[in-house]
Amino acid sequence: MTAENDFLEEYSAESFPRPSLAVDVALVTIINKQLHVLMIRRVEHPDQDHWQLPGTFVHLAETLEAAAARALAEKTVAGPVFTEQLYTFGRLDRDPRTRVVSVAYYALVDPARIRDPIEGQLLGAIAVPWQGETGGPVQILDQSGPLEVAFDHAEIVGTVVKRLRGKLNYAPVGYELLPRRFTLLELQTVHETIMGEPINKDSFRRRMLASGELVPTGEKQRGVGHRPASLYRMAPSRP
Amino acid sequence: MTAENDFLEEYSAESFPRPSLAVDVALVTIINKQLHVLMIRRVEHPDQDHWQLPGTFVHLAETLEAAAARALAEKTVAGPVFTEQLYTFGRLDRDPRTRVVSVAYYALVDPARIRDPIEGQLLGAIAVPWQGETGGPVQILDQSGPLEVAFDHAEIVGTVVKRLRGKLNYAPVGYELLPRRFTLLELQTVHETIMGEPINKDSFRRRMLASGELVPTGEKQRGVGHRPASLYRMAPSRP
DNA sequence: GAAATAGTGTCTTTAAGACAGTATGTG
DNA sequence: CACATACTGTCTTAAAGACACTATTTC
Repeated sequence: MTAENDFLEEYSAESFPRPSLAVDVALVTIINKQLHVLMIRRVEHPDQDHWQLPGTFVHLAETLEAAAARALAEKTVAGPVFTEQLYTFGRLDRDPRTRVVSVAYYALVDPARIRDPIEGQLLGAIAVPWQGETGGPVQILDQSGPLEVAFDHAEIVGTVVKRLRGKLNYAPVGYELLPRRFTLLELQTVHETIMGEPINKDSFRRRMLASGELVPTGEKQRGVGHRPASLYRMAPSRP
Repeated sequence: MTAENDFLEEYSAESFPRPSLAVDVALVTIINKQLHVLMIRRVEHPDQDHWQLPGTFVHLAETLEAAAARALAEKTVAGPVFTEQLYTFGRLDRDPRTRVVSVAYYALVDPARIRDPIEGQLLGAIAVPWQGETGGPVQILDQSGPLEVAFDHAEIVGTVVKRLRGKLNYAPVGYELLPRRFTLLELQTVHETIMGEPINKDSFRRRMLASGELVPTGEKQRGVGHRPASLYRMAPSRP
């Protein structure tokens, strides 16, 4: 393509047929040491009664982040949520009706802040059929077994798991899934849940305390039936 | 937003005003132990005579990857290029003419495969004004100093550097910037150039050889004025 | 043989894993 | 006092860094 073509295309872009742009958001939390994700039942064709991630089209005067927040709004969470862009999915046939390119986001939240899902929503357990950071689609289960997942959303959730596992190796991701104050064992459990494998406790404690990311609050657990653990919070100013 | 609203919006989406969707591609290589990126001079307003990344609008029946390949086609490289999605940029005012959301890609290529840039193109040196994986925009320099960079493209290139530095910690990224067969020292130089700091040679050799990613070809350098180093290539089947 | 980088062997330092032993809550 | 988990200290193991020394090519 020459600069001339670029020029022509740029100025007439408004009139060319072009892809629609959407956002989909995977709201992830941990329940019973298992990753869960918020799914919504589709009431219309295609994929009627299958389950999808909350999503919406991006409006003309709206940032991607604002669209993602709007997709989550009124859904299930109270208050602000850690949200980060994941990946943009653009397969030609990912939506059979029309060409839709979707910018996927993931959001992490303490399960205590999630309201009970209403009719047509549920928190499905994420079953990861691969090890490490291999990647690929995942299964999403409710009490009765695997859900039928609409569009490419099982692949999107798989990409979330892959991303979370990658980030844990160099960034303190897990605390967004915990209350503001937490114990080292709670944080370790979050890491183990994301990684899908046990972690050496001694080494984990040393690494976390040496990282400088954790600030002791001076408080301790109460009423736990054993020696209470110290409560920590994340260091506020991280680059 | 309720499911009902989703439904209405979905089916009438074609008629609502919505963002344009583009791709921009940062073609990165290494020249004289410095990261370089292909830039193109804008011939039109806005930002006339500033420099931008090659980019194009996404056509209706075209994947994002195909659009990225099209943006690079006929530009400067011979043959296929390693290309990967980077991030999607959606600031409202990133293009002053109209709302354009851009899916950015980066491409890595051996400098020997780049033809000399024609008029209106150049390979600018990337000057990174931050350490480690801090992130942020970078400067792009030609012989006479910093270029004026159009739109948010300095931020896009900064994101490429940040991504490359992150990937080096767990993936063998650098070999795409080298010929098919290369020495350990050449690979180390690539890593040092990306990270922006020197690497311990002994440890680097041990890590690379222990990783199992490198396959000795049995060949050696020739005519180098010193003891010739063994040539390696990357292991073919990596997950 | 001089120059230059490749490659080997070994010692030191640091982080991870293993594990014993002590500490401090609840019941 | 029994139990359960928190925490501390020390030993072992593995990886990274430092460095001395030998190897192989061109000129």
